Amino acid sequence: MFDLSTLNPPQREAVSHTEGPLLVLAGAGSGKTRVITCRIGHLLDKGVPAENILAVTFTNKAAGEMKERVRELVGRQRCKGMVISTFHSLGVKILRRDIERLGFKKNFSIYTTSDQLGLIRQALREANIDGKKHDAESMLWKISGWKNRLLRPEQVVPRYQDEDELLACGLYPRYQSALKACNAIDFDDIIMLTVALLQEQPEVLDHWQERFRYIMVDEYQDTNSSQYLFISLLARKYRNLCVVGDDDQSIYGWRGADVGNILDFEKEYPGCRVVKLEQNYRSTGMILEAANQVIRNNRTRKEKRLWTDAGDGRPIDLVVALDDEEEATAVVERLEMERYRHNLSYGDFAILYRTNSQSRAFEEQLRFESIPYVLIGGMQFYERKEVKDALCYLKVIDNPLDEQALLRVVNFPRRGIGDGTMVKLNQWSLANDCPLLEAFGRVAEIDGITEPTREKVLAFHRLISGAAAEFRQRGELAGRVKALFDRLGIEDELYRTIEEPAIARRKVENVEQIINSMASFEERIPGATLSGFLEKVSLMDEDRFSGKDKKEHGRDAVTLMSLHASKGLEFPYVFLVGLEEELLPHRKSLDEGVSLDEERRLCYVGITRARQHLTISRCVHRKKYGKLQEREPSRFLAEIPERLLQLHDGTAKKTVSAEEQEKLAGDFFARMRAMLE
DNA sequence: GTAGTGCAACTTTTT
DNA sequence: GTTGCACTAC
Repeated sequence: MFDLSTLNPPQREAVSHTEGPLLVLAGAGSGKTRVITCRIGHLLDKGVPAENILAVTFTNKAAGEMKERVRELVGRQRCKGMVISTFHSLGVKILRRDIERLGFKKNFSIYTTSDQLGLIRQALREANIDGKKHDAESMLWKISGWKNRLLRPEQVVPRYQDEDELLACGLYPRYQSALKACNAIDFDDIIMLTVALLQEQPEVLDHWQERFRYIMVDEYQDTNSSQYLFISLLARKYRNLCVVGDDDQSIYGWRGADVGNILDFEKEYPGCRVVKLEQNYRSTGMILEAANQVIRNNRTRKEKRLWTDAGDGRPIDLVVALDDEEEATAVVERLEMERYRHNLSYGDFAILYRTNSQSRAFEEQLRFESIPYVLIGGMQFYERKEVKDALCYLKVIDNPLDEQALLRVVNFPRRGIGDGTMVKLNQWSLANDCPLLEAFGRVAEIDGITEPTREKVLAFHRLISGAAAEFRQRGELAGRVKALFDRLGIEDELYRTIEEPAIARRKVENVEQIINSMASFEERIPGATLSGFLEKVSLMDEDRFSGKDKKEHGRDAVTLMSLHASKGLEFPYVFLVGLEEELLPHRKSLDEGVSLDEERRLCYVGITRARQHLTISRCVHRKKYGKLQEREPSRFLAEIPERLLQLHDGTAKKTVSAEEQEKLAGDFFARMRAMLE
């Protein structure tokens, strides 16, 4: 049985109010996740079946964290059937069951940004529009914005003075039909189509309403209008909806998130219970004070003040470094020093930054010092060319209509099907309204292709359809994929085309890594399918916490991630780096002048991740596009009262003689000793 | 059809 | 400093 007495009064109220709508306004570190996990425990104790419980988060990381905490609380057995996932994973789950009602096949692909760009560029070419002036990315951005507001192509009313918008409006229907032809949907469609399905198909809606009778949404301040409607639909029948959020932590305005959703919750659900959590259990007094002082500069917000009865703690360390490399060196040094001093493990530390590109300097430094680290987000692995190419074979096999994947794979490894042939195949497939891959099989009907090329085209077609047939048979995946890759000669091709053997070796290892992660996927999920694996990859859901506990799973390592990714998490020791104008706040927000408050909230999120100690750093110079630039300290830095800060000016190192510097640089421990004094 | 060279643009943030 | 692309020469 679950013990409510360990909670404070408002937390207890939130946990025990299980029937009817509930709004929890929870400041940073006020035990928000705890409330949700305890609420789940309480629901189970009350006899609610696990499969009636749904908890939705924004990031995979947050979902994984929550799964783990629920599991710790109630045990794995009682979690069976419960759904804790991101909006997108939930959407895909719903779509996999019934998407045929919307005219897609069940084995639809999920298109990521690069696939989307490919389609847009193709549409631009087909419409004979010069791709330079109107770049595909801004088109995509506009279309994505419309989708987030649930506007279908025919519903869009463009602003007529905006040339780009007019063009994007013309492109939108073409883009949608191209997706459909590929039996593919993009990230925005996941939500948009799910909403359409729930709205248009009463039986489908009813099925999921019955399934999820108790719904919880974390970080509700970050929902955009499509996500908002998605949840509203699911909750409409039983109205057991609990949303948790904090307007000060709204950091997805750029993706169409609307803080209004949380502020208007009371209007939407009259008579709903509202609970405020203002006591902070996470951070020390000094950290909390700094956070309060920064966030109070935002004008439009619900006034609240977090408090703690924990002690003041240590002041915040402010490190000023000469450049980005020195920043990384200084941060890693201080990290090691804190670790020795307080007998901590690497897992107690996180390095947080505004842009993913900042991670690099820190990675290099950590690797140099042989300190284990995990990099969250950035998607580096699956973005690599060789990984993508190999994966695209699997995609084509899984969904033969997936043209973007087909295009990538046609001539890798080289098989003599070049641009000329592809143009002919493509034209023929358009003219005859037949899928591109089918055109390969019917190459005999197409004019203007020479006999040897025809043979190659047919061979490719046989290869793909043969593999597709093979993989339609259920059964073990990893071994068959390995055999397929061998047959394709992917490794040989890599060794042949890349001069540097070390690089080739690395790439081959990356391809092998796909097979490894597939094997462990199969191990975890009985009856795993190729679609299931590709889905996880597309949703970037690495399923970190499925089965094994933290100790077994992750080694003890420093966490590196963006501020956005860090939301909802906490660490004993936090390094918040790059506190400079044009970085945090980011240049983009300064230019556009609208979202400065959001940048400040981002800074607030960063500060409030820290439990025991916070270190902030900035540089005087920073390399940008390979050029050294001067940097101003962030305005947010000036908002933190000086009494909370302890300055460590690394630029003073300049005065140390070159010889001495050399000596110190050579001896890491000497530097550490110097610092400890 | 392929391979090599040069240029441009790029860096918010997530699914 | 990198990566993707467009163009040109085999």
